[in-house]
Amino acid sequence: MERTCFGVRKGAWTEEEDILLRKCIEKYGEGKWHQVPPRAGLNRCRKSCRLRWLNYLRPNIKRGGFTSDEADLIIKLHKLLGNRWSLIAGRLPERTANDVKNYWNSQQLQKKKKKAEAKAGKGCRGGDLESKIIKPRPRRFSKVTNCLRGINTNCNNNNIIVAAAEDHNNIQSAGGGQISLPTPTPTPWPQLDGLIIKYWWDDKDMLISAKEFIDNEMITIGTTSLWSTTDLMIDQPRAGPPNSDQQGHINDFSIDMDIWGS
DNA sequence: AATGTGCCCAACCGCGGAACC
DNA sequence: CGGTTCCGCGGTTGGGCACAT
Repeated sequence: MERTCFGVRKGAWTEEEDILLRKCIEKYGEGKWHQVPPRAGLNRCRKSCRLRWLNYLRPNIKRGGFTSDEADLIIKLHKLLGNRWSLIAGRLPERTANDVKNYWNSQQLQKKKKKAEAKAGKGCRGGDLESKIIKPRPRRFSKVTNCLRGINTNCNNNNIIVAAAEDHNNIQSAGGGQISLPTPTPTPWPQLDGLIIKYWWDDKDMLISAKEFIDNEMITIGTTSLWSTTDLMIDQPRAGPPNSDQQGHINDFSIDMDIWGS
């Protein structure tokens, strides 16, 4: 299974390699992955080293099967975040994105099989249009984002919010600020290549489940939150136009989702 | 015991974005 | 400001193990 490409080893890691990598990370810390192979004396590319550390060698990685609680959380988070495995894994202590992804894929495979079997049993109806949910994609913030720099902002945990509710006009930040969501698209949903396009904010079930999820499990305003400020945040009204109004309502928000569907 | 099948999971690959020059 | 490098992510692949035949 061992392979080499231009002198760089590929394939399964040996115990000796693990030891070298672990020692290197312990000595120099995580990051600067391009420096890791020479420092550790490993004949591996930086990507391979990084992956090995993140998915296997890193301390406090929980191995073995997922509990039902974890599985539930994954399902809920996936409904909200889509295939953002790193974000999902961030909410599951001691689990890696790769683990979550593998778990999800295997579950989906099993579901598909069961569905196919059920369909084969009942007989295929055929001709149904497949629904395609367009889910938001998280957006990363650069270091120049005001909220991260602390310039003209009051960003703190009290301002954390999730923009999801049944009523588009009834969304408020924890600080009382008003938030505007995209105007609901008119029904019937548009079609593209025979697929019905559903926007996530049009999907009442999704919004309700998102709201329940937020109400019941996800958000703790003020103290510890499963959401971090870098994942989800509201920029407080900035000094002056164009994004603030007289009442201090929030009408410009940064959120870790590109809800406008890029 | 040998072979086939399915599943799990570690690892690779390609891409996009941020950082740097 | 454009090009290059680096990092991190999601999708995919394939080896290996367990179980069935």
